[in-house]
Amino acid sequence: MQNCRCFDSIRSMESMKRSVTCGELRAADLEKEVILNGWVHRNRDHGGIQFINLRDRYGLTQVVIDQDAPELLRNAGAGLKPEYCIAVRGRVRARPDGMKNAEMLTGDIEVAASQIRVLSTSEVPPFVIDERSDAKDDLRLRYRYLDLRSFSMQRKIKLRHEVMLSVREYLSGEGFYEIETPSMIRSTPEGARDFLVPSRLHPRKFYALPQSPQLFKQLLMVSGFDRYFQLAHCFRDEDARGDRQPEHTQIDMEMSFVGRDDVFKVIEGLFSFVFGRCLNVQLETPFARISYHDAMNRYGSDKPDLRFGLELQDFAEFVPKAEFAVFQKVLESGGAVRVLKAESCGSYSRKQISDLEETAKIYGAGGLAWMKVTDEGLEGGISRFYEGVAAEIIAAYQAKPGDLLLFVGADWQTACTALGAVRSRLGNELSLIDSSLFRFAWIVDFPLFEWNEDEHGWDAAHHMFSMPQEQYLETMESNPGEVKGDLYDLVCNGFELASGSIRIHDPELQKRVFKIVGFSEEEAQRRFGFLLEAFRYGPPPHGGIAPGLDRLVMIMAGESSIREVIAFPKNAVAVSPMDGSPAEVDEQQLRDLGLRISSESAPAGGHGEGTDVSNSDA
RNA sequence: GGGGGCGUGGCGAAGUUGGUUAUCGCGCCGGCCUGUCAAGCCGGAGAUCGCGGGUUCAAUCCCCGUCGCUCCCGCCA
Repeated sequence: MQNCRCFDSIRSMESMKRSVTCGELRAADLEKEVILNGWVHRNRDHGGIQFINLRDRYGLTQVVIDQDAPELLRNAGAGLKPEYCIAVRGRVRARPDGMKNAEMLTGDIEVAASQIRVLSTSEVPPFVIDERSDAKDDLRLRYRYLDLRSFSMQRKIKLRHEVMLSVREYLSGEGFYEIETPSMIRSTPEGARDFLVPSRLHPRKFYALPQSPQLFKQLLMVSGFDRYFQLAHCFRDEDARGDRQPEHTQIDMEMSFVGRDDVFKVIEGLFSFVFGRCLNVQLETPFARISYHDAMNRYGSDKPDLRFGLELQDFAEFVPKAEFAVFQKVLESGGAVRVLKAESCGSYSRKQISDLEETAKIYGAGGLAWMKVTDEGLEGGISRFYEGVAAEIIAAYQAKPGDLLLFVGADWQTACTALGAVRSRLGNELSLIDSSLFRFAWIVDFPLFEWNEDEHGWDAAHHMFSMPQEQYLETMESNPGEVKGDLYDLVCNGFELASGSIRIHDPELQKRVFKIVGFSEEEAQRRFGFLLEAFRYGPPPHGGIAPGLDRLVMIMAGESSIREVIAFPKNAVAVSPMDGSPAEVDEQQLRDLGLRISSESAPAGGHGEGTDVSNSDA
């Protein structure tokens, strides 16, 4: 009966249900008769004695089959392969002196097997299920259910669960209701492209999957719910990027009768609670506040990594004092020259500097100018232009021999962004980052409008329901570029963790914003007349924010991709290698929907699937 | 939409300035082994070097195309 190769050994487990998990036995449990259920992690057969590490989500327990065990049992043990799902009955005993394993929580004990039942066998898995599995992401996603068996993935999924649970606990305690909003809504003109869902009942019509519950949560404020949150799935049909998924999860929130600081206080309380509960980390509150302008100016990013300094500084005052035409022209055309002092990088080779320049160029810089600080003054790069003011420059930036000065001259935005990228790279290269830190900050005072070069008009920088700051209300039309909004981002360690705003609840002000971004009254009525209508019935002042759950958990888990904290993510091109989505559908399904695939939209290089659908229905 | 990188047994990699048995580790199979815990030792199987075309006496290597994956820029409030 214990011959695992016999089919009839795979049977009901009714008499072999676990009495303990694989993570809980300790020295205090000696002599207990236990039943374990789990997967064969490793099977070490020493000829006479066999050791089987049995794994479940709680841990590992060493099962032993002794030399003098019945032959039937020894044979069964010998046949156990990795990932077989088995049940083991046995007695807990102490490991001999010197054989204890301090690395294992259950390392003081072992279970001497008296009965083994194979619950199911396993083919040889495509990769070893182990902490240090070196399988590539593509393969891990193809067999995600196996990847998820590893302790490292189980830890991250557990952390995600605990974060979600503590978010609910905290917000509920603060008077927030969790309210679900529809997953099938009208397509509304927000930033990204919508995923569309064709309606069979209403041919030619489509639902859209929400990019966020934005309009609905504002309606809930009109309804008087006052404090709302939801762990909401959000869908965006945008081009894939490594840090992006077509669907992601937000901790979506909205509050009535609040200003910006009220929102900040709730979030600071929430994050403190979540980090304390899930990581036992105490966050310092209130979080720092940095204006968008300062963030760009000092760190070259609107989501700066504040775990290290290396701040950007201005070089404009020295430009007129030297005959370096490149920088002079930049300033004449209204641009900026920014400088970064890379301490002790004076030994960088031309190759290393040229690599840094490549980084700067990716973000639009024409080049990366440099000078080395030596005992004699400034050397190399563009230093010959600045010989006359070398001492002044060294003093102004408190540069020391061995330092490297790096410069980008361009329009302000480009200069900051490009040098900011160099800053980030140096932060990593020079190991300036303490990865155990969580450095939060609010980024505030974002511009409300952005100039769209292509369409030659103003766009809403965030979305068009965000409130302009009061001091700009008079001049909003005459100078849209100057208007700061009641917008805010929460950043942590170089990631944008949340984004939100105080909303416009005054229909007249809303109309003015629509007009500035070239959104006609008719268009507004057509696309979200329901929201505008609602605002005719006493809307409360309100505002909100939406932390990204995936990124939050990613940062807490110390990972660098949100794929690592999503149970079943898509890959970098928005495909699921496991279930094969997206995929073609049956002809009949298309017919029911009144849809036909046009051959123009068939995949390039056509393998035929796309065109088949089209032809068969033509 | 644009640019870079990668594709070699089940997995991860090495390799060839183009030369005939394609290497290593892990895994797998068989054997040995009484205390291991990434067990050890011995033996073995397993690869049309992503696919198609081209150059060449000869292509895994060079060229072109293509597919797949991946990173970055744009885009994504």
